[in-house]
Amino acid sequence: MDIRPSDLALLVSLNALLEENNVTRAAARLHISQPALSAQLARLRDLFGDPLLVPSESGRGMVPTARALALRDGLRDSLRLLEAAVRDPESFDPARAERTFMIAANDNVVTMFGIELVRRIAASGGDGLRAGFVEPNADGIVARMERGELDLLLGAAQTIPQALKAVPLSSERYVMAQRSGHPRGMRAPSLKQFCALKHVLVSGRGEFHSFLDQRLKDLGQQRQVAVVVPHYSLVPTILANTDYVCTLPVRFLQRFSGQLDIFKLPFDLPEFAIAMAWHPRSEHDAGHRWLREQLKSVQL
DNA sequence: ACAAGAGACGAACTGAATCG
DNA sequence: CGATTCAGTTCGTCTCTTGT
Repeated sequence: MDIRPSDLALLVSLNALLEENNVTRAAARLHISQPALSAQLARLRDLFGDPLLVPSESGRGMVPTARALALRDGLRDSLRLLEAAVRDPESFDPARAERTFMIAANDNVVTMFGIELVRRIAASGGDGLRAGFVEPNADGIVARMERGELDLLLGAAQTIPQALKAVPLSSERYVMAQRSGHPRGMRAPSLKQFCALKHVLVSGRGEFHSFLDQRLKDLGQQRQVAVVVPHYSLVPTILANTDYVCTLPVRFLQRFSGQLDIFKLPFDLPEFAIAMAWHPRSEHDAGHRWLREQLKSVQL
């Protein structure tokens, strides 16, 4: 048999009939007249090819047929699921929700915000919430969000596509880092010294040029990028094993204060914001709002 | 190409009456 | 007493047309 959308109302009526075993009481419960429910019962009988409810021998109410009894529990459970699916879209309970949040972010940002998010998901008390982190490749990111494949982008504010909504999460200041015991000594570098050093650059695209190099070019200077790596987490190991230096957010480098020394840059570099961005389609989604609230409230 | 509005038609509702 | 039938009314859906 085929269930048309309009038959869903009939199934709600059948559920009430099977719970009441009485057309009059079921009609009152459904806020329709008894004749209207009687007509619905006739349509249900036609739909299922079964009387479903027959008058009881006592003359009091109706009794379900075997077919109706077989339908009863599954129908009730299915309608409860439907009700839960459409109930109060404003609320999101992380302890009960079944949802996977997909977030695009580099490993530094995952460390800054993602770890705390994972901690909160683990503490939510439920088993249905999951988080997935993927590379923040900006290509096609809006389309992936439109398709529902990606929930959130975390990254430098200036790299966020115009089509997305965004709010800043933190402000980052850049410093230079070198290994402890670096032969260069412990004095902050001059601009000339800075440019003479060999640099490690983090670039997910494998580019040997960043906004910092553009800034140096504006100053009539140039540095030597010797190594490009795709992840921040590789940088401390490379610095520890070479005399290379790296210019990264101070918040990241301070985590390695035991093995790295950090210095003020010999030129002005504007602070930049890490922002979270999402597609407008997710703006009013309760689960998405919960996700954004968690990230916004992370204390750095 | 898609969305919105108008008119026609049929399904489903109601109250009243009837049946078992 | 409770289910069903009947006649009139209301509501929803479908199709076509128009506008963006």
